Amino acid sequence: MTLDKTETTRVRFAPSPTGYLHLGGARTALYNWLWAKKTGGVFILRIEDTDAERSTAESTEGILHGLRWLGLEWDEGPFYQTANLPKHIEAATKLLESGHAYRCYCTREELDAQRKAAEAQKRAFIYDGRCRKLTEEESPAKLESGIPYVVRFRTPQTSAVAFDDLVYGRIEKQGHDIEDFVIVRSDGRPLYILSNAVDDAHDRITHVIRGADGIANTPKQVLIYNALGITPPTFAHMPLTLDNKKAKLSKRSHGEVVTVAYYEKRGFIPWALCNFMALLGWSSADGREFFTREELIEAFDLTRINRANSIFNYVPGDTKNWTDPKAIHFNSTYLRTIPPAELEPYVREELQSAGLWRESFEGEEKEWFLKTINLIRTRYLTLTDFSERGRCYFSDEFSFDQKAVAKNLKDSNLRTYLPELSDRLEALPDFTAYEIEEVFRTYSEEKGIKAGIIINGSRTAVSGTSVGPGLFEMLEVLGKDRVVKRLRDVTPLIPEAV
RNA sequence: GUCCCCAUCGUCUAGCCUGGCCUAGGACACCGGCCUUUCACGCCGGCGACAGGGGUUCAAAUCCCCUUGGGGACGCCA
Repeated sequence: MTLDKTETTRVRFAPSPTGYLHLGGARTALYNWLWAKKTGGVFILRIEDTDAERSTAESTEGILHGLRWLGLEWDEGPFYQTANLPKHIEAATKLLESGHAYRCYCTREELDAQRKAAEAQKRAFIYDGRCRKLTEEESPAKLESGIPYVVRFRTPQTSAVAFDDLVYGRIEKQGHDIEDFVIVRSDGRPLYILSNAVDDAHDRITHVIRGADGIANTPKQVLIYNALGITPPTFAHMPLTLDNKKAKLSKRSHGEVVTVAYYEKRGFIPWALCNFMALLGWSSADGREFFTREELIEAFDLTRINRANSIFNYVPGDTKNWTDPKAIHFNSTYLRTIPPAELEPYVREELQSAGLWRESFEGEEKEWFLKTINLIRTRYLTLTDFSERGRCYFSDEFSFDQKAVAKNLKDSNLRTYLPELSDRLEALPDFTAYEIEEVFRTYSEEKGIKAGIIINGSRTAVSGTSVGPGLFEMLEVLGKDRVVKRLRDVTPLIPEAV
């Protein structure tokens, strides 16, 4: 099989369904997707489920869900690697027949002992290839006797293998540094190293874009391609993302903060996460950081991928920066800058799950709804803020922050001011920010008090907090009825004069 | 231990290939200030890095070597 230069680009994301979709995997998927889109190619999803012991259907579901949530739709698949088993076996047989592979009868026990011995001597363990030396009589005899065997690749010892990586450049490895690796287990099931290469060839993959931990496998796979008479794909390894202690990211040691599902749960806009991940190991030529999908596809380039590993700056226990602060920055920026119409579906979903959604927000109150989310979003970080910090806009059942009450409602005169303001506001023909401000300014002048007293008091009375949008716009959005009621109902929280 | 890879502010990075425009630029975070009824936003300013040592050169963040540090791989896992 030769690679026609005019053939369209074909890339794949090939996760093993043995856990959740994590940030590292998602970023790999994103880079593949970007490259496919950029080149007008095809993005394939392949589930590498050959590890029967650890693969689960739940995991597959989670991966598919995560990719869809991120908006990284695949063009072909999902293909399941186990479905290609016959092809993998066929390839192994071919390698055996052509002499590129041989049967090895060494037992696990023997190999474990050798490995231990090597370790004890602080020596690298490389299988010594003793079975490749089996004589022509010995081998068939062993085969006859039914002794279990694995199939090993016969690595050329005297030559080197090299490949030109799109990000790391030329990587060369000496044959004698590569052991005769196993390609088929003793139970006849082929191993990843073989299956993966065979599938990539079968799917006509042109570019293998994967984590740098795959570099060590690449020379072995190149050997397999060559032995099978297949032109290897082009490789592009991307640097790994480590934690702030420079350890590999894993669900086990970092918990759900490294899973894509967690960002969905915590109120991320999917594209904000994609945009953040894209910048972990890649930068645009012009230094820009915010991109729409189309812009990122346009700007993306495999050759601008960085070679150094990057660190996911997550500090356990930090409640404000519960994930990398830059990721939060991306999310909050998107939250307050995308067109309200684009934001609306996300907010709707958030309010629905919080039980705050009303159908009228999409009907007669639509205009009000968009105006409201547009007003409050500038200080929100995630979508969950709409249902938590924004609760007072969508429900009359909101709680009072004790600090805010103590600070803004401590003046006992407010027991008089607030109801009086309420009366004046109720009499307003047009409940607009401008008219409302007039009421407040006039009132403070009449009483000879600082406007801040009634402004801050009112803020806490209607929202329960000491922070939020400009008061007058806020009251306008809240509407006359609610404002009038809340200003009166808050009286019990204000201390009586002594 | 062996092999492979990497090394610029706390973090993400630009610059490195094709040495001089780099008293090293941007972003996040942090700290000041302005704006202001609060909190944000916004704007202005500050803090802050070429791992170390040798070369090569008129000139090195950029090229070469060594050291150190870090990561990855070393499975009948993927």
